[in-house]
Amino acid sequence: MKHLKRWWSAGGGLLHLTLLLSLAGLRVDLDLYLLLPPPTLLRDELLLLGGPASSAYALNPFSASGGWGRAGQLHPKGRELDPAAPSEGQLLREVRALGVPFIPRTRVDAWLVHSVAAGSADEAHGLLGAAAASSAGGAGASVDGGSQAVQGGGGDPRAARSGPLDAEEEKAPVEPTAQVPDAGGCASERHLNGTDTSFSLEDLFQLLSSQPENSLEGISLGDIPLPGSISDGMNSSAHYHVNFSQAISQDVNLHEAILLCPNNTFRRNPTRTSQSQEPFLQLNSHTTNPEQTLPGTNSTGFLSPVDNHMRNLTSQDLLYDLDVNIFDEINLMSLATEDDFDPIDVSQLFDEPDSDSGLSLDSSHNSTSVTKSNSSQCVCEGATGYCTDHESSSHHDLEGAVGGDFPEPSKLCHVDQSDSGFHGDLTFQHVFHNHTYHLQPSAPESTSEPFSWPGRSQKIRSRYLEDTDRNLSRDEQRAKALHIPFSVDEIVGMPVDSFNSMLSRYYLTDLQVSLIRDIRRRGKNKVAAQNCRKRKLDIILNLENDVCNLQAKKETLKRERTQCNKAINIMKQKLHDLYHDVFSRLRDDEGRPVNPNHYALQCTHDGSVLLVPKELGASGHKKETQKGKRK
DNA sequence: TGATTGTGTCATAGC
DNA sequence: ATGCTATGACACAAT
Repeated sequence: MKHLKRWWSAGGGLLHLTLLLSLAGLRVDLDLYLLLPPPTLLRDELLLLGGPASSAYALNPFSASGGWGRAGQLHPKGRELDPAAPSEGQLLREVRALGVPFIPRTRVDAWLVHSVAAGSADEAHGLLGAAAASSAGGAGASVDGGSQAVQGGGGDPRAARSGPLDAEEEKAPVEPTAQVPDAGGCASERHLNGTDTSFSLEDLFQLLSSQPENSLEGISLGDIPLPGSISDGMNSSAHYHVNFSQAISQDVNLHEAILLCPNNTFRRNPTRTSQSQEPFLQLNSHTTNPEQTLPGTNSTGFLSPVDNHMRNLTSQDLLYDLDVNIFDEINLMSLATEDDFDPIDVSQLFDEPDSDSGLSLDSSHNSTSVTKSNSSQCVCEGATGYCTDHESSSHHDLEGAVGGDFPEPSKLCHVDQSDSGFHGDLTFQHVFHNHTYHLQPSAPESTSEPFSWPGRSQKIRSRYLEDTDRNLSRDEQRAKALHIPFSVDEIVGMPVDSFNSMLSRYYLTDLQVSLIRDIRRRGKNKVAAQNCRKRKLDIILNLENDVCNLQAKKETLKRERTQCNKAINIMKQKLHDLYHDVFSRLRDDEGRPVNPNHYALQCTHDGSVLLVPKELGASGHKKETQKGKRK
């Protein structure tokens, strides 16, 4: 593993992409491992590795000898390669030893190429062309577009960046091919004539046939109509007319993109934040006329492919841009299926260098959001999980964190010891999706804008920024001002143990710690107050409900009392009637009616009824003698 | 313009 | 001792 370790120590990285593609009703999982060359290597010298579950295959039409160069080699552009760089064969062997069954040499485009091959021949052809065209700058998914692509203009941004040799390519008439023109130089002419393209694609399908373990799950090679001559197919213009967004199923999802980088060599120049959008834009725009673009900026606000800065990009820069473009293409194509979706506006929105939580599709951490924030400190790509260096990784790790300078950035990276055999100095970039804090209040947004917001997008931008500022709470603003590297939600929501460990793990000033604790206290108290009010409201509502119930019960009781009183009155009336009826029938010894005013009826314990004179009755004496006088 | 309402915050008590 | 929760009180903005 010494070569791989050296590779890592030299600044190389490993990009792991897990892609879920749906093609012609078949779902394909792609695990791609992309060796990121050290900065000393050039951008077209990439290696795409197919993982154990991978379906990525070799496609490196640009260099028959392949690889990223040899030690001590002089690049065609005259740039001396890193003499310490291991050879391709050495790396391949060592990566194989890690359990990767097949290690093809390819460009990043290969994954697209292969994903098409898993579908059908037509789709494959179309997508090969489209993929190549889009990867080449996406200016055209047609032959013309392909020509434009290789000729510069809206073509391959990498080619546009690659220097004088590419300028010659722009002038030279070339045959449209499915392959991306090699920005590296001499290899460009080789693949542009199509022969190398043929070789590479055939090689791809040979690999498909010869590597059953690399077959797509559930897809036999027999299901894949392999053209007799891919190169012929690729030279056919018909294959370039396939709409890329149609060829690829719309539910192409990016599950995961993890960038493993050993050091800070992937630091992204904040002044070039918009460059990463270039291929995406070109995918959506066929405008290739350089005159339509401002210096460094095209009509839609993106840098022109002929931007001189791009010519100076390192391989890391290019790789970063390329991967961002892949993700953006995938996600934005998916978004494009929705109504009223304007990919240009969205891309511009994503390109907002000071993008903030206002853009977050779901700041509650929707893992599928495509929020993209190009802060000057960090390139956090939301679901794409992009990170270019340790510094940015710190912000990655600290989802929604306020960009700031931290003296111990290495502390801010989570280390995943289980991810690879290179864990010694690899950092695993956890991806979060809340981008609450990216803006630095001291940095005016206008000063960090590399492009303008033309027309309708200007309105979107204004509305977006307005919402963003308005949505910042006071604590969020305070945290932003102090560059607190955590979001308020994180500070408030995490358990106390995690909170304390977090405070101990990161270098924070007393002021920051104090503010963080205040934020946590206020946040928790805020929630408590909300709960308290809700509870109080519930109590009030319950009391009101009780009052209603009691009032109803009271009414019921009143009704019952009224009914009882009525019954009592009836009973009284009946008793009165009976009383008078009894007296009307009573006779004294002389046969005269008994005067009820002088006598009263009295019941005894044994049930007998006595006629008692009222004066005697009042004294309690019973007039037993009257007993016999009853009738 | 004042009353009402909702919300955030602080202080404090209790667990 | 510390942290969390509950709650009264106050301030402030919106309605």
